[in-house]
Amino acid sequence: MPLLTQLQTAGLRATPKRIAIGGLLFDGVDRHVTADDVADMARKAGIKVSLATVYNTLNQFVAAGILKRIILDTDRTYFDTNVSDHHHLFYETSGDLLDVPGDSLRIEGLPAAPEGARVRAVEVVIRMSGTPVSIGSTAG
Amino acid sequence: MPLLTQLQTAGLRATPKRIAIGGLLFDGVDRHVTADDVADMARKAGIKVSLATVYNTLNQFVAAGILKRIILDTDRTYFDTNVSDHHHLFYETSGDLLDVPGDSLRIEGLPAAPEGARVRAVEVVIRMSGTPVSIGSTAG
DNA sequence: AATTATTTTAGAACAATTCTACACTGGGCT
DNA sequence: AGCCCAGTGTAGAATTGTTCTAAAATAATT
Ligand SMILES: [Mn+2]
Ligand SMILES: [Mn+2]
Ligand SMILES: [Zn+2]
Ligand SMILES: [Zn+2]
Repeated sequence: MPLLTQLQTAGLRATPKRIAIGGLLFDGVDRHVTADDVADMARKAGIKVSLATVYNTLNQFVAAGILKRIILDTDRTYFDTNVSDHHHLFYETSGDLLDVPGDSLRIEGLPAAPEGARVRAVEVVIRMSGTPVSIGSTAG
Repeated sequence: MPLLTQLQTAGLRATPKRIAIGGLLFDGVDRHVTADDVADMARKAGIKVSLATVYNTLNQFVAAGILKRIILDTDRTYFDTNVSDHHHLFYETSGDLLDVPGDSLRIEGLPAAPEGARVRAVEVVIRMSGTPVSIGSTAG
C-alpha cells in the first residue's frame, strides 16, 4: 500500500515531513531504526527536519499502525517498519536487530489469559553475543 | 544458597548495605523490582541507603549473577530475583510482571546461531492488557 | 595508630524523549 | 488574490531514570 494511502487511512495529512520521513522508511525493505538513525538518514538525504519532528512523526506512525515500537534496550527505542507479528534476533554489542519471521517459530504451552485480560502480543527476543554477519571478513 | 555465600562466591564483600538490600530481595519469594521499589522497601524497613547505593548494589548483584535485569519498558528497568531461564507475562497498564516457568513454554524452530555468534538468552514476553488478578473485586 | 583500600553518598551530569509555546503552512472560503 | 485557521514544524526547555564524580565514611591491613 502506498504511503499516501496509509497516511490518509490513518487520518494523517500527507505533509512534506511525513512524506519525506515515510519515504526514507517505507521503501520495501524491512528496517529497524532509532529516532537518531532517522535524523541521520534525513540529514544525509538533504531533508531538513528537527529531531522533535522526527519523534513526533515516528510516534504518529506507531499510533497509525504503520510502524512498530520495539523495546530491547533501556536507552534506545527501535522502530520497526515490519508491523507483522514476528520476532527478533538482537546482537547486544552492535545493536543490530534482525527479523525472525513470526511463523518460523512455534511457541507451545502459552498460558491462557485470565479473565479481564487479553494477550496483546507475544514477543520473542533472541539475545546474541558476537557479530551478526562476519563484518570485516576477507571478502571485502 | 545463603546470601553471604553468594556474595563471597561473587567476590563481593559482605557489607552492611549489600546485606540489607540482599535481605530485602532474597527472601525465597521471586520478585520483580525497580530501583525505586528497592529504595522504598528499604525506607519502609528502616534501612537508610542512598539511591546511588541502591543502583550500585543492584548492578553489582547483576554482575555477580544473583539478579537478572529485565527490559520491557523504556523508562523503567526491572530486576528479577529469579535468575533461572524463564519468561514473563507483562501487564502494560499496571506494570505488573509475572513469571512463566522456562519449561512451561516450548519454542520450536529457533534459527541456528551463525558462526562467530552465540545465543545468550531466549526471552519471551507476553504483553497483556487488562489487570493481572481481579484487583478491587468484591472479596477484599 | 597510621595507612590503604573499599564503600557509601550527595549532588551534578547525562541522554533519550517529551513538552511548551511560538512560528509557519497550506488548503478552504470569499 | 487575500484572509482564516486548524494543523504542522521547530527550538529550546523540561523531564526523568540512570550514571558519574569526588569527597566523606568505614573497614581492612600493617
Ligand atoms: Mn529516557
Ligand atoms: Mn532514561
Ligand atoms: Zn522486526
Ligand atoms: Zn521473572
